[in-house]
Amino acid sequence: MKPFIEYEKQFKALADQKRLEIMYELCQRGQTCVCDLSEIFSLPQSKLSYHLKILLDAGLITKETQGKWNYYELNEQSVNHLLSEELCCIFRKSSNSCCN
Amino acid sequence: MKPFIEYEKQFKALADQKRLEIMYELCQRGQTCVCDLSEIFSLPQSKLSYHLKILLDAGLITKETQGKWNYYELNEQSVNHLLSEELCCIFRKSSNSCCN
DNA sequence: ATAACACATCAAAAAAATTTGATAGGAAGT
DNA sequence: ACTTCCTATCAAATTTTTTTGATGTGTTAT
Repeated sequence: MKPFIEYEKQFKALADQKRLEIMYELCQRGQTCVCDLSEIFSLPQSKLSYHLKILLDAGLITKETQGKWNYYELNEQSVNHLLSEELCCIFRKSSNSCCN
Repeated sequence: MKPFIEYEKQFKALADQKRLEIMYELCQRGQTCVCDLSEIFSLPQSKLSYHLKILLDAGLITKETQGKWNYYELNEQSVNHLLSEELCCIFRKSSNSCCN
């Protein structure tokens, strides 16, 4: 069993509307680079990087560098470990039964 | 679908080690009054009330007044709606399959 | 080599959450 | 009525988180 401090970190990462929207967007679009997200949300790049780092450090998303782009993606495993199936419509991929 | 702002509130409530411990304790003991929790955690009463209010406002726990005592209890429904079954060992009652 | 781009990181400022100690209200006991 | 107990709430101080704008690093293109 993970210690509470670890869950605290993950819930903290989810405890922000902007970050929830980022998670949602990543879930919808799959791999996405910072510049696209920056456009989608009209957020300054440094702000976006800040929020992405928090999600990354919590293990809720993953990062992959390709050339000069950094692509972020939902970490399905950790999201599914943490959140209910009822939340699948938001953050889980569509294979789940509750999303009809 | 609940708006993100509502989830933000719930995750914010869970985004604190002390409150996670309170949730855990409530799950273990069922209905518990503030004074017992205050002893268990060696927290000043006002601090405890503050944290309980946050959990209450997020709908994660419920409150029942009996005479001069206020009893708090886990709101199983909302917890189960939000969190995965894997977390059942922590915050969900033991009827779940993953807790063996 | 230089310039343009994508992004992370930094430090300072601003905003939000938490802690603390004090006060207040309602219930129970004398 | 008075006191004690249980708890909520308040305001001020502290701590943490977020925002902002600037700077730095690595990559690609010319």
